[in-house]
Amino acid sequence: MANDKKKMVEAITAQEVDFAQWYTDICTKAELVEYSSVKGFIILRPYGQAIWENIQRLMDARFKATGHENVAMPLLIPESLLKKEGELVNGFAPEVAWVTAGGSEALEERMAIRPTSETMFCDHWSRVLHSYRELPMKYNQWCSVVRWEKTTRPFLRSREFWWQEGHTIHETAEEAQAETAQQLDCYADFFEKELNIPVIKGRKTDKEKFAGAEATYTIEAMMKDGKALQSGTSHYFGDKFSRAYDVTFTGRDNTLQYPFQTSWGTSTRMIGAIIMAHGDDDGLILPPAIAPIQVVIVPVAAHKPGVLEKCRELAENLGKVARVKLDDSDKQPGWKFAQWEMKGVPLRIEVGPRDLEKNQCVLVRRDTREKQFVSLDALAELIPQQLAALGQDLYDRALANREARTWSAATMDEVKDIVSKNTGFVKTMWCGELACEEAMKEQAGLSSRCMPYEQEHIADVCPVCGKPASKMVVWGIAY
RNA sequence: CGAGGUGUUGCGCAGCUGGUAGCGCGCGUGGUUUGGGACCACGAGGCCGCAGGUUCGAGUCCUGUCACCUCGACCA
Repeated sequence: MANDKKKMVEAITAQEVDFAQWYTDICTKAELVEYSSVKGFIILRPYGQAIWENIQRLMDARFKATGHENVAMPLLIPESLLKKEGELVNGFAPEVAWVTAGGSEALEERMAIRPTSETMFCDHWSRVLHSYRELPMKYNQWCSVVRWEKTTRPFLRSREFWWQEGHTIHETAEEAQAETAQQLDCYADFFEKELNIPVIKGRKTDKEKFAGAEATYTIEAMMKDGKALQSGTSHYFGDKFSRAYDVTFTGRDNTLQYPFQTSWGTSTRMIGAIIMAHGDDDGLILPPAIAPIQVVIVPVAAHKPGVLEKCRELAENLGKVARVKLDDSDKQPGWKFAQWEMKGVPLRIEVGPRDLEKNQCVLVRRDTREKQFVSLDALAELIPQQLAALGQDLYDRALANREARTWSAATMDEVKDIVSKNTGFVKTMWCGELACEEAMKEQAGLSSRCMPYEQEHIADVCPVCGKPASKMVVWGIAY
């Protein structure tokens, strides 16, 4: 037994030994990704892709429920088009990948591989939009984009990543601002309900906002190690891009007007959030809503009469209430237990000869490893309940971790004292000056995560400069 | 882009002062097993990162180069 335990522990690096190594172990050993031959480009393996598809399916339904339509935009952006909006170009210039040749001929104008698609949407709208009657236009696309990052990690920061980017234009600023807020709420709700991850909603400081945006809103999640992960963003552009790209429409008063624009995005980084918010030393723990397999059935002594037959019958019946897989491979049961735990399957059912006699099975939760004997007749009712309970517990534990790792500080000494002992969120007041934000980075190693919607009054002054401050900022170490 | 490190079979590694490329895991076949990562037997798998050089002979020595990893600066 001691030997077995050792083997299992060795399979993945323990979180406390090396969290970063633990993370990459999960990515590869749970068969989510494989590294490709190009740095920063990853292969989403079937299991990782299945998770992504579940996320896509659920999010897409939410987008459509609020009147958004999917489109597909081109991969390449001519340099001249990209350059029309100065801030965007400056923001993305260092990390754009360029196509400079077609076949054997050099291109007259080089083409950017899209790092984001605001320019393509604007270019399109400049031609198709005519009247206020056509507004709003609420579009979304699922695609991949390329940003030439220097340091890369699977899901968290890769040079190519898969995402959705919503882009909308509206007749009025108020309408566009409401859209920005609605989509941030959509993300936050998705994280809490489907991914079981609590998030802090807030506004980015000017330093952290999207290049070219008037305002950027974010959901920030905390990982098990106390670091922050920016998990989704929603931007309000005003009419800045409309003017740069000459997107116009005839208004109700028969004058030419510029529409107000938003964009919002979430990416495969969400899978990184799932790994680091819920996983443990035995592997992944997947939120039931997006788990490709919600219940795995493992036969014990599968060669004994009736065992496999009963498992097949269960798999078929339970398939009506959950995503079920029967593992009838010829591996040892113990190997299967460990393997499916590594892959984060929320519930496991064990069926052996002894169970058949009593018309029961063993039901095991991935998160607590709690085993219970359950009547086979009760399973169809019990499984949805157990999945829901597990999801709620994942959320509660993630929230408890965040609360245990969140501190308030009124002075720089307090901030420094906190970060010298812990990793987590630190809440302080902030005067709004860039210099103070930079000082927080230099002196305490913290970047501003956001100015939360839910503000608190911690002190009267900025801890850095001592000037009056009315805004509260959440600071942290970001992935 | 700075500082350090590593490239040997799918993975993890050993290979000394140059002399027939090895081990563990995994993989294939057959058998015995099966309630927490089983065992036996046989077997397949290598341009020793790449390019030059020294040498009768290079995984090993020299030069160059590329890639990757860790830590910083930059970023969804």
